[in-house]
Amino acid sequence: MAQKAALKSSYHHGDLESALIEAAISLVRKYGPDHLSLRAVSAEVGVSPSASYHYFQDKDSLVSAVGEVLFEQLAEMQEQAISRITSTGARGAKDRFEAMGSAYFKWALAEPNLYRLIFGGFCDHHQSHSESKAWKLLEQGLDNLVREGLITKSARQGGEVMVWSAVHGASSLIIEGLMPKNSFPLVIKGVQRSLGMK
Amino acid sequence: MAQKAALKSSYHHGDLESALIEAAISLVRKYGPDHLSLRAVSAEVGVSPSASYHYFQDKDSLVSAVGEVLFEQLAEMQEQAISRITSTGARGAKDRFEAMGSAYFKWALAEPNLYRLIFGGFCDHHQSHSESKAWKLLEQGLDNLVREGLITKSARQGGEVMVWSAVHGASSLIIEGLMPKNSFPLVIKGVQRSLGMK
DNA sequence: CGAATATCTATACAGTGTTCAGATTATTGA
DNA sequence: TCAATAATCTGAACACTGTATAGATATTCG
Repeated sequence: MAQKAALKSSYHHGDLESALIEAAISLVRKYGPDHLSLRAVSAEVGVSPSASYHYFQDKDSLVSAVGEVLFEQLAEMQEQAISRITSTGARGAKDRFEAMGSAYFKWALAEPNLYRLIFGGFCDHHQSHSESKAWKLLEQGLDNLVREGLITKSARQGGEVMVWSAVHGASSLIIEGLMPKNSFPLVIKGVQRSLGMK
Repeated sequence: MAQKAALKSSYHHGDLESALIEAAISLVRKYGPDHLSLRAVSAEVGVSPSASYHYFQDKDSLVSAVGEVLFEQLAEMQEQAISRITSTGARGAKDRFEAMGSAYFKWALAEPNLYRLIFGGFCDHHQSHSESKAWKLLEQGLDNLVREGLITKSARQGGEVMVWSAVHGASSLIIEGLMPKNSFPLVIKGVQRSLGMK
């Protein structure tokens, strides 16, 4: 039960903070992280431009909040993709690992402007990398590969760094038109080779 | 001899187009690709804000021109780094290949804002990827590895995609604070393993 | 109920991208 | 050589931006 979501009592909004974030996401999706206007966000929510300053210090601060939300959403998308895999054992570990990468890539291609907001220097990720959900998913994905004997412990060393770099790099370059779209499978193969994966 | 660079005859500038690009680069370096103002660029050059519209359709068009110049500069930086390697044979091929990646990474860390401009969706790369200097450097770097017997022809297949993805991804993630700076060597090792490099 | 507080509006200001009419300089051709 | 033409840049204007401040309105709590 939405405890205070849609009060809409005209003057007081109810949950303006997240309404602003949601509106910002929708505008960034359409027009890109540059070309985002605080006034347009306020108008979308139906509130005065200065209202946002009760929740965010400035525009950049709102954008950073949006970035945090989106970064989390991306990881959740990966988590869902992983949970849809039904295979077990070694096959399961491999399928889940691939699903995690594919979900990342698909999300990036489907939402290039949101992806740019997260990774284009628009927001401060004041959370340490190892605390992020994305990183933890990667860790346990690699751990599963080791547990199932698909990669060795020594090949696993620093695997997070290699895997994320390759997948993020390919996504980014493809989004910007610097690499053909169909090159993603090649990157996956390369990652597997770099892990010595069976 | 600068044939028409510094005429500076007060009213007519001489080479306003590249002066605007140069000023834009300097401002982006300081304040980032967002937070770039056409008026500030004009002021830096000492010209009226509307003057730029004789050379660029709009602000985004100037930014795209800047992106092209910077993308080329990055590749030239790599070329210089490669040309400074003096070793020969297999050792030379390997050293040059590493130098190419290191130069890319170092430039990215030294100029994060310029790097963001190139790869953050601010400019259209209307040049096909395979025509870019960066891509050609990569091609011949990989060809050299094959020629010197350091990697096989089959491992070389699609190597450009894997290498660029990994190096760009690591650079980008490190710039945005999502990965520790010292993880770049790990990525290099991973790339070498993915190529089956000796 | 009334006072204190949280939330939002109205207004204002400097700065932005962009347009367009006109001023200034360079170039051309008779 | 010198007008006519073209290229280049300015000035003023427009709607829009982020942001600060003062005040209006609603909520909460004694």
